[in-house]
Amino acid sequence: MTTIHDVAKLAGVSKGTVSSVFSKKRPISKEVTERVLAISKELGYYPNHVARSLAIKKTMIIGLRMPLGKDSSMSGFEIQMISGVVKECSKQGYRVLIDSLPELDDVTQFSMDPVDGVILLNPRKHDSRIARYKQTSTPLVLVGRPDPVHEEISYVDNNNKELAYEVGQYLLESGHTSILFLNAASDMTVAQDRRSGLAEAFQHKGISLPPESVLHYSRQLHTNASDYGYESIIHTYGKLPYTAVITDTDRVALGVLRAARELGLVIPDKLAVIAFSNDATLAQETTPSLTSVELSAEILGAEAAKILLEIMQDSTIVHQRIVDAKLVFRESC
Amino acid sequence: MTTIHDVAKLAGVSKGTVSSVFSKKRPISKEVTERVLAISKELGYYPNHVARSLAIKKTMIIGLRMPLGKDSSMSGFEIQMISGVVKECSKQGYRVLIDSLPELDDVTQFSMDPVDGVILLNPRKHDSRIARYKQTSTPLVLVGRPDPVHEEISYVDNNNKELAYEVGQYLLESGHTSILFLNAASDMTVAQDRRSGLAEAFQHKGISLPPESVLHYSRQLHTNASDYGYESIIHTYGKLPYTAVITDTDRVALGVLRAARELGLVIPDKLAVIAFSNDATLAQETTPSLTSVELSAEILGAEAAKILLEIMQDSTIVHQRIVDAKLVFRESC
DNA sequence: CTGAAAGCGCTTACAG
DNA sequence: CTGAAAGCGCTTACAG
Repeated sequence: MTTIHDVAKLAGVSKGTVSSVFSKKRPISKEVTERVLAISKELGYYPNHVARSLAIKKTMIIGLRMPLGKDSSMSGFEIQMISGVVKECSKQGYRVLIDSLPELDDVTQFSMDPVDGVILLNPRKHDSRIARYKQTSTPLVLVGRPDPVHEEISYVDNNNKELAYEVGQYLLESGHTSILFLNAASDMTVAQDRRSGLAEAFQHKGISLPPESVLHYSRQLHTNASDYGYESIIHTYGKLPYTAVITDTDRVALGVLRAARELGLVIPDKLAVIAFSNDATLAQETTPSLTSVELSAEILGAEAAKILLEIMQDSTIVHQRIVDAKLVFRESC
Repeated sequence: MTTIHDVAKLAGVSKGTVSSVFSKKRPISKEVTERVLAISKELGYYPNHVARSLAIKKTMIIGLRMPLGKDSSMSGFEIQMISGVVKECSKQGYRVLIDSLPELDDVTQFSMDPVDGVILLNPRKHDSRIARYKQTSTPLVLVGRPDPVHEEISYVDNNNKELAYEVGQYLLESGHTSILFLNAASDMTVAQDRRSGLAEAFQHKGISLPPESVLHYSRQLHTNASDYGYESIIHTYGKLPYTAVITDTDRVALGVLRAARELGLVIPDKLAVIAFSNDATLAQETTPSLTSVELSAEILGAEAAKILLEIMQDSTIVHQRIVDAKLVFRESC
């Protein structure tokens, strides 16, 4: 590999001079610049990003931490998130390091990554990673509410509890008294938030939310989101008295629609469907089109990136931003 | 920031010893190991990945180069690709650096990235980046056919031409004589390949493919893939005599279905629809479900990653892999 | 099992 | 405008 040293020697100048030709941090005479550039081209020299990073303590890379488990897939939400993060970072000249390696318990394996800041997905309860980043004063933004919430931790999240409350209230007002909620995996804070929002809507009506009417997605049980929706309906219809279904994502709703077609259930007459949507276009393209809460993982990702880039400029900044999603009425209810 | 030096001093050992405790590359006595670990924890020391990379000339990161233009979005294909690449890399202990910064013409801005190899998307004709990577002997895999094809360049691609031929032949055999092809953007090699495959199918029948029956997606004209499909039908129906539509992606097909519903066109009786699908589940969830070519950007991404990781072990390896997609018949034709 | 020292390829204050 | 030298935080052959 050609290094700055090779170029300097051949051009008859110092390494500092070659460095300056590339970084433009101090003026170099036109004549020398041209000679250096010519020789660099001849030798195929390109500055080494790693060495440069070590010297200036900056990488212009931001890390996106989203552990993935040995053979599990990315969810639609995660994919959309990435899209939002990448788009925003790219706009500001940063690149994104996607770190989906599984969590290690061996502290010895943790290292200070080649990044100037990190976005952390799906924080868990008392997440030890948060403390670690704080300890090394790595700029940090969470996607999802930290638990417990801490004043000094920046994060972005949807107003999940309010949304679930709103959806529940709407259905209850419309005369539905039994509702099936196909919720996210039970260990996610978003699942807790939505459940409690829905429960509150019931409480407000003086009823309590029956435990059996809230199902949770599980990677063991369901092959994909759509099947989760399909099978849940097939298995429960007739056994549970619901007349409305709330689904965790629009993919889940697709499965519900499929099951409804098979069972001959007319939507929305026999079954109302409302989805928490994470896909900008999918909900309006189904037949019937879906009434849905328009979340946007992409916006969440872009917001997280914006905040992180701000924090990297001024480490005293803290933003806890709730991205409001809205309920959009379409044909399915 | 705490460094290896601080830990060494406080623990009363050499930097080499601390290094070995973390890297486990040479045995360190239990007593010393524990002391070093304790002090590391106390000081909040984590090894610096950048410094380590410089010393060992390895980063365990692979680069994904997919320029994005200042404010343009990622396509479904790109997003799926990322998913495949990330999944495979993560399986093998690598992380992924997504570099979507726009191409610079200033050579001075190019640098040897902190990666052990790179995957390059959408190679252009006579792509200068390919030469650059070869010159620095960076392991490289393309997604998409290089132009011109070079024996030493590894790449993965779908059998696009054959697929288009097959689709065209099927439709022609079924009695359709006029077909609308909603193709990808015109500067993509995939668009060229498919067009030529379709043209060949026509030729085989003794007809020639009318230029006006092939449309191209354009970011200026269409807000998204679905609208591309919708508007194309609305604008051309009745003016062009087609009885079948081939769409570039399933999102485009969604728009076609929407337009067909509006125009009261029964599918497949009045209009047959076949999609080049890049979404594993979407095509079977529409109403009617889509007959489609099951590409998979995700598989392409995963294959590219697999090949790259092989090349990184043995730089003499070259793989030019065509991932066969298959035509799956459903209700839309 | 452990240490001292050179080296990885850059940058940058200092001096001229 | 340019050079010599120290430094960024690690690793690793060599020696013991």
